[in-house]
Amino acid sequence: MVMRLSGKLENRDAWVTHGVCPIEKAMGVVGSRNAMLIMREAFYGTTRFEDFGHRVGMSDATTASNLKALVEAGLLTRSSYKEAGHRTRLEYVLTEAGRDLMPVVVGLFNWGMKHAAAPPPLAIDHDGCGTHVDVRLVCDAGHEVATDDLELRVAR
Amino acid sequence: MVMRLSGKLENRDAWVTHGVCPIEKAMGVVGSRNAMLIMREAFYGTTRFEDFGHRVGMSDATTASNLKALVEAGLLTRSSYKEAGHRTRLEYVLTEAGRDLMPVVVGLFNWGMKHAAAPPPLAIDHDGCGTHVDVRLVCDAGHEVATDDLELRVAR
DNA sequence: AAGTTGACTTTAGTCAACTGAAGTCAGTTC
DNA sequence: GAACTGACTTCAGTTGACTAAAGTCAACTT
Repeated sequence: MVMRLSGKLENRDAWVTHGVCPIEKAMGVVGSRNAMLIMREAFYGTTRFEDFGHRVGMSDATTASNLKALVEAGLLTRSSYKEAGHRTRLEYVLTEAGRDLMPVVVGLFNWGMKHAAAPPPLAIDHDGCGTHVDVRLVCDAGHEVATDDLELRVAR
Repeated sequence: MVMRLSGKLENRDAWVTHGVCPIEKAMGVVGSRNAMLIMREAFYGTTRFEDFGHRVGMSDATTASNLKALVEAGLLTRSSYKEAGHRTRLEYVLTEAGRDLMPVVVGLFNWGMKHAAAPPPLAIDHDGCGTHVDVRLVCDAGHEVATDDLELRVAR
């Protein structure tokens, strides 16, 4: 059986579910500035401990603990690699779960660009055609969905 | 690999811009668990101080300071309204800037659903046709963009 | 006139995340 | 063999977000 809640909370109090909300789970993983910026760096292609640290602007200790948490949460993998003439190093690379967060990162990026007082001269484009990329809400039937036409469904 | 950097962005270290990144700006506003959950509630249609507090599960003091911060950041408006037989009350309603965050909230929701060990029986649907809503990366030319085809560009 | 309600503020304290600085340790270059 | 490098760990201290509990205050009900 399925209960429909229209956009305007008909029964919101019937399912106050502290701790089970998927948004809470996601924020537990990438809900701090540094964790999200590490994901940003991983999307940009950064792979090494040292680079994550200085590009995000955080201390060694914080870099270590954040990377560890993201590996444990399954967003990054940690593996060693070897370049000729160098000792073995570690690299941190996005997993599929990590790549699945890409729309969120792009969404935050575009939101920040749109609403910043002085946005930096950056943009995210489609590599194929060079036009600007945005995040859109699309349903399985292919409709573009407006904010007002979203509906939260509770299955029972 | 995941994202191509064009032009001078090929050297990522040439533009380490602590504090200017739009993602940092966005995380400064909704980068805590409670701030994001307040936005969730606002999307669900919650408008009153008391309801935000108990539905998110936070103390009065935290409710007050988070709502205040979100109003100051321009994501919510605070206004009074009057129902017959009741005193005037305050309501907190999403602004356009707040609604612009919707794709991020839906993205976090769906990410949490996909990657939770035991996802709750919830889903976000299109109110018009009842099918599941997801966030997609779409360029201005209308192409659906894969994670690997994103490019960060610096405007000159 | 007394009581209730909604939206707070204040106080006092906890806790997790962060910082800088220093130390560790194995492998690589000189 | 000595110095260097990358990826850490450890330590001591700070900051910011959060909590519970109590107090405030104006508007409304009884």
